[in-house]
This record gives sequence, C-alpha cells and structure tokens, in this order.
Amino acid sequence: MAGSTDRDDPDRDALVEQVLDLVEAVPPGRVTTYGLLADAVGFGGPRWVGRVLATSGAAVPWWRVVRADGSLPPSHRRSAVAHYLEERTPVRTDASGAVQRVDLPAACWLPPR
DNA sequence: GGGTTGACCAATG
DNA sequence: TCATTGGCCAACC
Repeated sequence: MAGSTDRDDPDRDALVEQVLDLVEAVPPGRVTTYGLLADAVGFGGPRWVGRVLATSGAAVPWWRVVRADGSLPPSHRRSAVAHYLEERTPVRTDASGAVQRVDLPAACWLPPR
C-alpha cells in the first residue's frame, strides 16, 4: 500500500536544499569540492552532488564548487573563471595567463558539519 | 527491468 | 602533471 510517489520524496528534496544551502554559504574568494558537500550531507556521493547542481543549482553560486583536485567544472569553467576574478579567488594560471585550476590549498572552504 | 550517462573521487603508471 | 582504471550513486531511455 502506500503508493509511494518515489519522485516526490521529501527526504531527497531536503538533501537537495541542504546542498544548495551549503553552496550559498560559501564565502566569496573561497571554494569547496563536490566530495566535501557529499560528505557534509552524508548522502549519495560526489556524483549525486554534481547532479543536484546540474539540475537545480541554477540559483546558487555553483562556480564556487570545484573538483577535488581544484579543476574547474568541465561544463562552465570559462564562466566560472570570470566569477573567480570577480571574487578574487586564488587561481593557478598557465604561462599564457589562462586559468587552469583553482588554488585549492589556499581557497579550500570546509562546509559546516 | 536493464544498460548508459554524468558539473565525481582515489589510486596507479 | 596527465592518462587510465575501478568504484560510487542516482537519473534517464
């Protein structure tokens, strides 16, 4: 019984809001990683966090979320770089001045447990 | 019901 | 530093 509406699970939606809330909580000039957010919510995995931002992250500063090695989001790295320069986020530049990745050890922000 | 994809991570060479 | 491999979890067709 209980025809559960699997696509209307409140728990899942709560986790999504939790992730979005953490992303919004990232201060300017700082960045976090998908794995950190996944660990902060203690659910799903880094891949699931990426999917959340891809589907419902349009309302949050997704550019402050990068990969574990500091690489930029493969889909919008060019746009993200513009935001990093705007927020003065420490980034690593190439010999030609092209931003390759974020200086993670200097900008790594740990989400509140 | 099952295979593929994806804004991923860690380890290895 | 880069490329490859295996594993992880959820959504899509």
